[in-house]
Amino acid sequence: MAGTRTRTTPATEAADPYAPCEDDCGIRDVLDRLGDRWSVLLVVELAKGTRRFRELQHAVPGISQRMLSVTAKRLVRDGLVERTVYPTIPPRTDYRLTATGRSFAGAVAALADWSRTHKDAIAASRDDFDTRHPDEVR
Amino acid sequence: MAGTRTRTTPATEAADPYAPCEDDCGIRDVLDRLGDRWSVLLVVELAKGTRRFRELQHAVPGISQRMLSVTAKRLVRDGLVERTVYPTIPPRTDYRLTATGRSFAGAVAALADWSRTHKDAIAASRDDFDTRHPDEVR
DNA sequence: CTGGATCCGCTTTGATACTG
DNA sequence: CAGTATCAAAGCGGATCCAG
Repeated sequence: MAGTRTRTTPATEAADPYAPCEDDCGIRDVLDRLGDRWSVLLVVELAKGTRRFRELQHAVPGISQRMLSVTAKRLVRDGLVERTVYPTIPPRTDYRLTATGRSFAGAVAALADWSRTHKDAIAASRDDFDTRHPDEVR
Repeated sequence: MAGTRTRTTPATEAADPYAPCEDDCGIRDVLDRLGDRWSVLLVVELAKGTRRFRELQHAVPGISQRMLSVTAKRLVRDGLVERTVYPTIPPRTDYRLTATGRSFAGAVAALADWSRTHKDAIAASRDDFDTRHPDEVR
């Protein structure tokens, strides 16, 4: 399927200039985690310290109980978050980053930094684009 | 709406102790823009050099013509990619990263690096989790 | 308090066909 | 070659109810 190498273009390039390692270099793995709406936000919040279910829900405005539950579970499965349940009454559950999770938080922080640095430029570019292409659907 | 309970809820939750800066520290901006399935892959590919429409489609296995078109246009709008059209026959269009785009590619590279370093650990964690929770739906 | 189970709508994505 | 237009499918995410 994807292995179809139909190189119809003779091109002047000698060796394969494309596909050096694996096309995506494994980025897909992170993307699947970054792709969803809440994973990163949760990790960022947990990077500040251990949190309980309720606390997380408050710290991440807009997240529903369901998505918090689902997302947290997924992070636990991936080994980024550790869950500790205290069989008390009422129940209490603590969430905290694992070593891998903290590592990930660091990597994400760099991206967040990039975001803050370029958000204005992006907004400007968009605005400019929209001004010159008012007929676009969008 | 919150059911009118026996105890009038203190509607105003007071300022929660959490919520440090802005909740997400601006990560939402990047995520909303590049959190989709293809943007990052396209940027990574373009980081290797200028590419034509066809070349991109080949370089990113699985992407449909439509998504390539849509994603590329969005990147152009955000100022991360530059598009050059040659009104020849047959037509030819070159895509290349802008300065901002290259900057972003750099940030992503760091994340990709993280991914490669921890992908095994994540896979192991998942496998382990699934083994101990075979009853889960997933 | 901490979630799991359901129902359901919206957005994203994919397949296909058509145009310049 | 380089897209655009349309339609249908899939997945994500929200609201709600219920259980431990």
